[in-house]
Amino acid sequence: MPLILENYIPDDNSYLTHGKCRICLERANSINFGVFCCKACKAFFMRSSTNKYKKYVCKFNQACLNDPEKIKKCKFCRWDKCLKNGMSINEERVAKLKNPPNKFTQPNPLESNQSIISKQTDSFNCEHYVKSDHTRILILNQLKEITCELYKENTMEFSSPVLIANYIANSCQKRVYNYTEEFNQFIREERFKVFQKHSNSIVKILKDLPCFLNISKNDLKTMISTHFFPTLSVMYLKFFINDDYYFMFDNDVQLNRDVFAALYNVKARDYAFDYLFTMKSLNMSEKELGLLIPFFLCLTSSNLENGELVGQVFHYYKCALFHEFKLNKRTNEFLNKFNQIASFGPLLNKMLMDTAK
Amino acid sequence: MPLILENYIPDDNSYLTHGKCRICLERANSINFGVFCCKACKAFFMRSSTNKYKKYVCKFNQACLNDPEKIKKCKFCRWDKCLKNGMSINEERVAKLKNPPNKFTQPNPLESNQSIISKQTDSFNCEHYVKSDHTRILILNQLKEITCELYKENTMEFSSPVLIANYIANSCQKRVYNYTEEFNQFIREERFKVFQKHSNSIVKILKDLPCFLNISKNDLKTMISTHFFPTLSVMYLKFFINDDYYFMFDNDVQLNRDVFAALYNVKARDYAFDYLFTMKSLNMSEKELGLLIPFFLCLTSSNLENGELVGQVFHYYKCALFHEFKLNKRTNEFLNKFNQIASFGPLLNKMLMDTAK
DNA sequence: GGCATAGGTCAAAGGTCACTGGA
DNA sequence: TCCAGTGACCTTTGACCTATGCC
Repeated sequence: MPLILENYIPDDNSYLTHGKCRICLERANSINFGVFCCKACKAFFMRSSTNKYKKYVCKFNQACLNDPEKIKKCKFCRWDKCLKNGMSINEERVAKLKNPPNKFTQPNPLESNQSIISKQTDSFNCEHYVKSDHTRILILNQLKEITCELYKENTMEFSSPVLIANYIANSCQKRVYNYTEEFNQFIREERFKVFQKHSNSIVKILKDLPCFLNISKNDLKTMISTHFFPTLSVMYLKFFINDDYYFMFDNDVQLNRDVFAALYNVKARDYAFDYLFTMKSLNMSEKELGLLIPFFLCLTSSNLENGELVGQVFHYYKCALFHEFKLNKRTNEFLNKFNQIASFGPLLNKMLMDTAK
Repeated sequence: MPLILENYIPDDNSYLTHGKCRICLERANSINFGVFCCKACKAFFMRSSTNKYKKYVCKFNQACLNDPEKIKKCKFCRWDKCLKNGMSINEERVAKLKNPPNKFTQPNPLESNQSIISKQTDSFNCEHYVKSDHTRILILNQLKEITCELYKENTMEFSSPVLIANYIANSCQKRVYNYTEEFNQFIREERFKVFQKHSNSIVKILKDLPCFLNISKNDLKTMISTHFFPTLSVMYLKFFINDDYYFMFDNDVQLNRDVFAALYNVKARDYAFDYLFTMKSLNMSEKELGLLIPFFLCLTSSNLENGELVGQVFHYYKCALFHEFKLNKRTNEFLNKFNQIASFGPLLNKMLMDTAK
């Protein structure tokens, strides 16, 4: 029974945006003075920039800065937050989000043997263009920060389950189950719940991620389906410990190698666990993991209504991700492994869909 | 002797406003928290909205609500009336009255054959934009209510004359007069009185109608002159019964077909009576009739100092009128007839001015 | 020439304070 | 006499508009 993942993707009516305003956390309008923010904060920054800001005083010892309730009430802290987020009126006209410099269409690992990254043209050389433009760095940094925040926000609830997973992993007690019809039914239902939860998380993340505004609902569904397992792996990676999986369906049932095989089959399980093992071995930071979500999602899916648009978004998040790789001094070996899992992700996804019981 | 209608328009010094405050009936200042109201009521509502209102108590069993004398004395009822009129502090920033969505200049039936309504772009489709914005609906409903109240107020005095008119109409006694020089003089003087009365009514209505604040006095005079007969027809429409006119100059003299012809000429009379007949046959509600007053007045006149402003006001009242048409499920046949009289109104006005004796 | 961002405009939101009227 | 409440006046806000300049 191949899984139809679309069933798990909520038909959410609220449309996707430029994300939250970096200043006041309301809906962002576009990039203004180099920062994702709303019209109101843009207007405030413009008004203030003509020396007006010099008169601003905070009555609360600059405590409003981190209080979303107060940030718009206190001009001093609002101005301060604008500056801290990198807003600047003296810059040249800043980067736009559309139209990456070279016509770019993302490689399609389902249809060709093309590598996701080609070291000469893409990976570290991505930086050649990033470096040339200071304002683009600013944008990339924002993409990174926003994405990381969202990743943390949406995996926060795992912090205590992960602790338990670690505890079980260290106790070295292997759990063996009796695969009765009833048990199989139970683990399938639990899997269903996880899928629902994950698709909800992805939609929630996309709602606040910049650049996804203009991608049609249908394309988003396709993208989420095509890269469902890879993104799920990223979100749940911390449960993969010592070459086994310690996600608990409930207090007793652990989604370990055997249970996974029962849900799919042995061969698919092995591929999936290899995939997880490789991803885990890359030892990525939370920033890198967060960026993997939009990166994976924008890897071409077949049958997109507007593939070029998705390709552009892919370009931006790829730049952000590779910029981060560069900062973290990732080696060629790392990049090769990364290339493997990026290429294999959609294939694995298809395999798991087809073999799911 | 062509009539110079401007002579009948009083040179009233009091300027035109946003109308009456919906709460205390004093002069409204602007739209505040979604409602046409005065500064005082705006300030009261703002002060109260921070939980203060919870302490308000009415000593008179909430009887102050409908008493303009008491409404400002009783905080409970004042707050209550604010809420009942739709004031809200939690709304998004509400609709402004200026700047209709599409650059809009009203058609000029005097200078072109352009239709007042074009079914595709204007009429019912006007609703497409109204529908999209909840706060605009609120404003439109207020425009409708205010206009209807003013229409009723200013035609109230006709209630007993209309009863008499109906009585005469049903008695089927045709009145024939002897057109002596003395009689002709009499009916002209009576007409003069009616014109004065009507121009007074129009000025009184405009004083309380929202949106007419910024239109210059000269433009208002031009607008009133250009659409004097059409607006007069709307105000006196109830005297048109069974294809004749039953307005009584005094107890004896009825402004019937013959008298009308004596005041102008037979051809002009026929056009005027056709116009009245068509208008009557539309069987419009008082709300629709009331909205016709500002709608007609804002149809372009020539030589306006600020035609664009008048165009914007026209846009708002057109939206209100057509929203009402939509609610009343008006047919295409209705709209075609309506289009006829709207287009013909200014021409008829000119004809009657020129042929008046 | 299409389109995203910069910058201008102004009606409405919200703050301030001398005054007022009831306790 | 006092003080919460009032409303005239003022500043700030932000929605909408046009202009600009990069692809």
